[in-house]
This record gives sequence, structure tokens and C-alpha cells, in this order.
Amino acid sequence: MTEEELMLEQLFDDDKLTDKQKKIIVAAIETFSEKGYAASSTSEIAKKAGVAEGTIFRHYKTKKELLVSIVAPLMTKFIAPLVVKDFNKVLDRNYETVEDFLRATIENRRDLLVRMLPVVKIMLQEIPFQPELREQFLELVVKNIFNRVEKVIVGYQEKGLLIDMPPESIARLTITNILGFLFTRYILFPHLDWEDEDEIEHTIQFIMHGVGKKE
Amino acid sequence: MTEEELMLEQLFDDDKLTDKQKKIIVAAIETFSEKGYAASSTSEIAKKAGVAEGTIFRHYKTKKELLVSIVAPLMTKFIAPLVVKDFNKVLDRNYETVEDFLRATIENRRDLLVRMLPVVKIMLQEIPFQPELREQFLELVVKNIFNRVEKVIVGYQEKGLLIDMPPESIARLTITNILGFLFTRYILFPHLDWEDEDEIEHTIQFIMHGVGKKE
DNA sequence: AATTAGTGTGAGTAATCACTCATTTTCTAG
DNA sequence: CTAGAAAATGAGTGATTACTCACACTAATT
Repeated sequence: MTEEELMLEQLFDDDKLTDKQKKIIVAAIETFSEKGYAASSTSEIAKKAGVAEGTIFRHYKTKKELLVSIVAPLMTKFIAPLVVKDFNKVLDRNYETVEDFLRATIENRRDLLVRMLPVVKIMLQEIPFQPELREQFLELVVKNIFNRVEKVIVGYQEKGLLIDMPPESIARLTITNILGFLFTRYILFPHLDWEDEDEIEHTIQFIMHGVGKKE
Repeated sequence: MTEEELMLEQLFDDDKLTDKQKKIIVAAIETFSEKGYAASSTSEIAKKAGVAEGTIFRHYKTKKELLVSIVAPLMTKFIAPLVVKDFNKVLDRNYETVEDFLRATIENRRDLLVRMLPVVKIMLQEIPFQPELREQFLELVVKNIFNRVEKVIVGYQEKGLLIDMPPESIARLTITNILGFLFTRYILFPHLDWEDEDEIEHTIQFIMHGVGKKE
């Protein structure tokens, strides 16, 4: 099983997809990620998938529908459970420090995030230009997840582990740093030498001592 | 004088440009910023500029040359001096705390940054896809500026104002947060209600207490 | 008035675009 | 094994793409 198919399993109910449909999705992700949505032609995607161009339009009415069908599952099936699962852990185990929680979350999901990176890249690239995606992103990610994150943050604030900053600001700043690292590391300068473990630890330390209340 | 022309003055030697050339640049910036480079057609840019399509290609051999001629000056004439100027201030005034330095830098340049935002947006959007731009960005911005930033950081570290983290990590994390705020504020969710002054202060506090050594 | 050089034009080009549809191939149920 | 449905095809569609070029216009110099 290729790495792409592993990623597909995470994102789609691939039982219902034919072989050619999977190949179309894989080819589309690869092409969109490399050249951007607007610069990718359906003929190129079809060629890369080893499929007739008409086959694409049998399953997706338009090129944009193909884009949305790739990015939308990332938001509904990946991001949301990612946070929910680890939040349940927080509720169960009740991490003593935010630091531990952050480290566990990032370490747990890093491989998965890296594997999803082509789709994440497409999402970040196209959200500014596709109001459809932006609306979905706002509804699914921002409102849904931020609400949950904020509850946890308030909990830690009441324990005196986090400073008295508006929870939505703390959430924004924390997520900015995690995504910022991934963006810098894998999209902006993937060819530079990176000491991944060190950088992650630095990022956690940075976040922590930014929002962690000093005794 | 329109706001666009004010921006142009910052970016170009507009004495040498004819009226139509300026209009082409303004229209190109607006179109690229709204729809992205690949989705913008030269015919649309010409129409918006009130110019024949052939006029664009009299001054720019290709569409990509038009893009580069817009983004390149931003990197050479805007970003570099932006940092250099404030670094001279640091050397002159010798801010006691990093916090003061950050606040001065952000507050000083925010209006300018906002005015430049369409071009900055184009730059951020196209760097992943244009190796030409990425190389320029690496050479002009990353190497040049990071070197200077790191010297300042080392200086503050020796004073005991910053923690013992590799300077390039501190630089990366600090810049990530400033750009991350601007990206979230003006590109991702420009239509949300923002308390700008508060968010800036939060960002500074976050950066500071992240890298600021505790007594 | 003539020359020259630079600016601007817009119809025209081949190539490519997203998308359609009549037809064929593959799959599935009885 | 067969029939009907679903999947896949690829030649064909008009529209649009980046770009060209022969020509007109303008302004400054001789």
C-alpha cells in the first residue's frame, strides 16, 4: 500500500470509491499541491491518474467540486477528531501542565500531519481565494474547535497555569505557532537542514513560556 | 493622489514610468491579490488598467515577468530597509527591553505594512510555486535579515534579557508570530471584528514572555 | 518639416482550457 | 449466461489563454 493510499484511508470512505476514482484523487492532490489549483489543468490530472478526462467529470461536475471534495474531508474528518481525541485525553488523564499536553498532542499527530501536508498546503493556498472553502473553514474549524480549545484554556487559567489573556487570543497564538512551524518547515524551506526534534521542543518551550504564568 | 499611487511611490522609481505603465502595475497588483497569479488573465488586467493588452507585453515580455517586477521591489526596497532602519534605532537608542523594541517596530511600520498588504499577499501566495521568487526571498530576506536579527538577539542574550535558545530559532519564532498575526488578521479573516491594538499587545506579550528570560 | 525613437494599439494566432456526450467497456444481480 | 446498470472513454465543443506584429501615434531633436 502506497503512502498516498494510506493518506486516502484517513481522508475518505474509500470502500465506495473505484480504483480510478482513488487515482483521480491522488493525482489531483499531487497536482494541486505542486502547481496550485488554478494552474492545474484537468487534462494533466487525468493523464497523471491514467484516466480519460471525461472520467473526472463523471464523478465531479466541475473542477472546483474536485477541489472541495478533497479539502472538505480534511476539515471534517481530520482536524475535528484530532482535537476532540486529545481533548478527551486531557479530560481523562488531566495533564498536570499545558506543556505536557502540547508535547503529547504534537508528538502524537506529527507523522499524520506531515502525511497530510499536501492537502494542508492546498487548503492554506486556496482558502484566501475560495469563499466556499473559507466559509467551511470558519464554520468547521474556527468556531467548532476554537470553542473547545477555549474551554480547556479557561480550565487551565482557573488552575493558574495560564496567564489572563483572552482565550481566543491564546488559542490563535498557539495554533499560529504550530502551523507556522509546519509551514516554514515543510512548505517554505523544505530543503534546508532541520533538527526536527529540537525545533519542536523550542516551539513548545516558546508557546509555554509565552502563555504559561510565571510563579 | 490615490492610495495605490502612494504605494507605488514606495515601491518603484515612478518618474521613469508613464501613466499607462503605472495603471498596469496597479491593476496587476489588484488582480493578482484578489484572484491569485494563475487565475488572473492578462486581458482582465489590461481591461482594468484601461489599456490595450499589447501594451502590457510591450513593457513585460511575459506574464511572469510582470509578477516578478511587482514582487521583487518589495523584497529589495521594502522589507530589507524596514528591518535595517529599526535596527539602527536599536543601535542608537539601545532599547532597554526587547519588549520596547518590538512595540516600536510593529507600531512604526504597521500602517506601511497594511498598505503593502496586497503585494505581501501576492508574495506569500506565489513563493511556494515560483522558484525564482523563493530564491530571491531566501537570498534577500532570509539570509540578509536573519543574520542581522541574530546579532541583535545575541546581544540581548548576553545582557540576560533573552533565554539561551539558538538565535535562528528565536528569530524564526518571533517573525512567525508577527507574520502569523498579519496573515490571520488581514488575509484569512479580514471581515471579522478585530481589536487591533489589543491583539498587537497580546502578540508582543506572547513573544516576550516566550523568549524573555524570567528573573 | 523631417527624422527618430519610444509608446500604444487591437486584430489575429495557435494552444490550451473546462466541460459534453454518444458510445463502449466493465461490473453486478438474477 | 444474460441483461441492465454503472463506469469509463476520447473525440469534439466553444471559450479563453498568453502572446505577436504590423501599424499608428506622440514628442523631442535636427
